[in-house]
Amino acid sequence: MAETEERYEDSKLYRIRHSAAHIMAQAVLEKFPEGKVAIGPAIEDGFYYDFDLPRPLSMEDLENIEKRMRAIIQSKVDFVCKEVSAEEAKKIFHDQPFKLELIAGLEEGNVDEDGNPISEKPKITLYSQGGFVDLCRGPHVANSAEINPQAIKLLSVAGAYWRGDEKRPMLQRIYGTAWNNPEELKDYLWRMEEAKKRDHRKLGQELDLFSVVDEIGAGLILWHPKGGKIRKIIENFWSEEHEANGYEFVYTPHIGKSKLWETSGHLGYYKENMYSPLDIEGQQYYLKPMNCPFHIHIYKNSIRSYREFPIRYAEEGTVYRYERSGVLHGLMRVRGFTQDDAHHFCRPDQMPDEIDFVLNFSLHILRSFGFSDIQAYLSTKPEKSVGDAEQWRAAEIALEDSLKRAKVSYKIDQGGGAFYGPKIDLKVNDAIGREWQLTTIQFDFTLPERFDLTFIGEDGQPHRPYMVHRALLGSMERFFGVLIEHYAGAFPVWLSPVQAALIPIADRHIDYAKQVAAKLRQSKLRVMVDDRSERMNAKIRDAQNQKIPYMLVIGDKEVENDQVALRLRNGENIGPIPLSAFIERANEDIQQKI
RNA sequence: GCCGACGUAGCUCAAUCGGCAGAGCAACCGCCUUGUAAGUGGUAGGUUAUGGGUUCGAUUCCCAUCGUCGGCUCCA
Repeated sequence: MAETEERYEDSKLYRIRHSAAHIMAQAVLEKFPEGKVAIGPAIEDGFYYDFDLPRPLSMEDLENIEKRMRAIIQSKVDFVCKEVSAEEAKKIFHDQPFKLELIAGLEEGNVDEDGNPISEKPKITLYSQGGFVDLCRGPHVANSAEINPQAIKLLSVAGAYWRGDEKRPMLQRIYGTAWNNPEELKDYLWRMEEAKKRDHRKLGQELDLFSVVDEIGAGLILWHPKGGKIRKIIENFWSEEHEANGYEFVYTPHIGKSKLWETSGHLGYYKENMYSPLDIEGQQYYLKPMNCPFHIHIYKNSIRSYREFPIRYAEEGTVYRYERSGVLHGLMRVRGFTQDDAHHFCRPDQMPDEIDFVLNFSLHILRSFGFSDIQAYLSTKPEKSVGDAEQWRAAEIALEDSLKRAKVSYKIDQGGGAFYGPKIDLKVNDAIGREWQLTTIQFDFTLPERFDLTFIGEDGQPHRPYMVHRALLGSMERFFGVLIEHYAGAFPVWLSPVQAALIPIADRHIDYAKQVAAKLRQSKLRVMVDDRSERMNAKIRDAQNQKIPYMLVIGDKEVENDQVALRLRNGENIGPIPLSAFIERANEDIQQKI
């Protein structure tokens, strides 16, 4: 981000949105005088306001509120700021319990009016417009005339806990958006539409990639043949790259005895995410939520020498985690998924090199899948953690140095580490600018201790190895979801489940089409012959909707000249070319991963 | 899990006030033999998510369960 760029909080748009939130609160309170208001900030792309109201709001309510907002805006009301004492504020908000709680917080000087912790004791300021007064730090527009009434829109109403705490009351949150002018609003709504179009759940159905069905269970994914083909391609690429980079492949079971999870600490720290145990001959077995304990036991199975290091065990390990029903989301958040997991073991002094390696390897793989915009996050020691502070600091420095060497832009997530060690997360920006977390590289100070891992050093004495967990794509499910949305289903040729559709114009061209298909398959291309008794136009339409990269139309001319007429999925009609020319072109695209 | 909206054919969606459950696409059987985004006729397809209740009668009203969606929370 360029330093010269204006901070969002200082922008006019921020003031417009924040002011729109207040105007919305005014409109809502006019409709529900007994309603209680909570907080209403500007957020990315819009604003919201939380209310405690006597009944649930409907879409019609939203339309009415929006209409009233426009009227208020057009009445050109001033936004007036006034500083008051806590006592005055309490008097004004005597019937607004949420505001009173915020005032109490301000008095104590530890949270601002949005409930966020702050260091300096703030002044209490009020902003009023029309008849509506709100506890607010501002800033706002000076007059509602600065807001374009045709550039606001209320979007949705949803539940939200007071102060984000699930033990506190559930409020109704109205989301809205506001822009400088109607064109910007239109543009924003178009972007929303675009995001909807590339929703992986919708495309998963339309392209026949995967499904989730009631009868099997929520958050459990069925990979259909086309989705499976893509996964297989990803896995093959993944395997080759790992093999070429010193990883060894391991396979481990899906369940393990309770003792294992006690030793690993999962039953202590992670139990709420694990499924109930299975009883087998009086022993309790748990479905694995992680692969680490298994990889560790492979390490432990023999005495290790420092000469073996670094050891890199990789596995496409399928794990099961209990996720609350409300958080499940397509492929992005599921209950059973396959991590592209790996564990690295090495001497402490090898760790910087090992981090360099895994970071660069990760960046290389992500870029291979077309993600060029990558942002790293370094998460440091949280309050609750194991290992001494010095150890943490050293590891954090090692990670940060590695980020610098890799020349990847990074941010620090203070206190965001796991309890067992600091980590680097890699997030990618997709084609429409949304950020997705994929890679996680995590130090572990606890498992080598818990499992008493050792290696024999040069001095002939046992030492404790360092251990790093790493999931590169994250999980196959999530990664697939991100790929679908990134490419809007139009996968690059090397990943496309069907790379070319052969389209014979009339039945008499089918034989030739099948011969061509056989030749293409020999060249390792994935093709299908559309031999339905349909018009060519319908076949093109279907291939186009399936986002197949190449369409090869075959009619009398092509049969006669031993050619194929190439059409691309972007609509471009290349026309007749020799089959060899097409194979060359396809292989080149595959090579370039486009 | 919580708040709200939902759940009808493989898919996308209709069905007035509680009164015979319907269309397009897809599938199947034909006809057409096609030159760059939907040719055409027909056939079949349903325990209206599941279980209970109210009612002469329930897709419709009520309750529970499961699931989906938008959020919240969570995300070792």
